[in-house]
Amino acid sequence: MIIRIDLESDTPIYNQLTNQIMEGIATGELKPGQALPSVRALASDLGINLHTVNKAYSILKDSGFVQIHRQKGAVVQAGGMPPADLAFEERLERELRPMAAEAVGRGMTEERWLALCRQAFEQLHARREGGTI
Amino acid sequence: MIIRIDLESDTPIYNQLTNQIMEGIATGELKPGQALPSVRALASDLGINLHTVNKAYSILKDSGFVQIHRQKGAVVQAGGMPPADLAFEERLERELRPMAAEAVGRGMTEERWLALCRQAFEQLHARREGGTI
DNA sequence: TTTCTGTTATACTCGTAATATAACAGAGTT
DNA sequence: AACTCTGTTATATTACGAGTATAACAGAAA
Repeated sequence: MIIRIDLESDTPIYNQLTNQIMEGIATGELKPGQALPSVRALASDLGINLHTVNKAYSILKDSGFVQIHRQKGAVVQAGGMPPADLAFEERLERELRPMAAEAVGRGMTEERWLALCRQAFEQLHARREGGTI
Repeated sequence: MIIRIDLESDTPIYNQLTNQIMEGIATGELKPGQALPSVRALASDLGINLHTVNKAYSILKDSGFVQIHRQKGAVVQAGGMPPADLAFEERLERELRPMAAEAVGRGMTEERWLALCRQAFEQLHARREGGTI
């Protein structure tokens, strides 16, 4: 799996990392049980600091997307992804609201809005079967 | 229009402000041509600093949602909301992707995902006709 | 013992958020 | 002309988070 870090972006590096790894899990590029690179390896590979990678891994661990085996490293949660519970739906709702507001303000039609939402969802299902991390 | 600032939130105050004003415009609570409170008045009303409000207004101005009349204050853009152009759709897409990824990762169905997206959009249309700011 | 793993601690730089004053320029009112 | 409102600009300060840099620790495997 190819990970790209944009140092010019205003979204923090550790967020870019967690997002891309979550995407990898969602698309199936990262299989359950698969081991992620060690914090030191990935950090030196991306040219960033060990702690930045560690922060991303910790978030993924707290979110239930990976398990941490002390010496085997971080592995993708095998069997039992964290469910989309009420708390998650509420967070989703809270994040969607301002986006929808701006879309309405700009006169976007509901059809177009839903088309973009559907596209974002289906693109993850689409690109199944990938390479190695 | 009632504006609520959460000082505990991790989203900056000026972002909370711009979001809520955009929502007000989207719902129609804030009518085109309507004047917003002066930066000083709103700041003292919310118990925050003048510059924080000013930053929010500047973002709204740069986004094309309000016009600034030097002494009349900031007024909601009358006639000609900024269109949902390609740049906006790309930004929307970029923001939707990580949210969709987490939803897929958590096993949310596409139906549920779209239902939440539709709900976020329609809630803005729903609460039309409001009070004064 | 050596080497890998995550983990923890400390310290530093840098940029942004937020605040606090202060002053300026333009337009309206008195 | 004086006053008062508006946004705007400038400067300084505090606080916090992001990111980096070292260093060290504990457990497991070779």
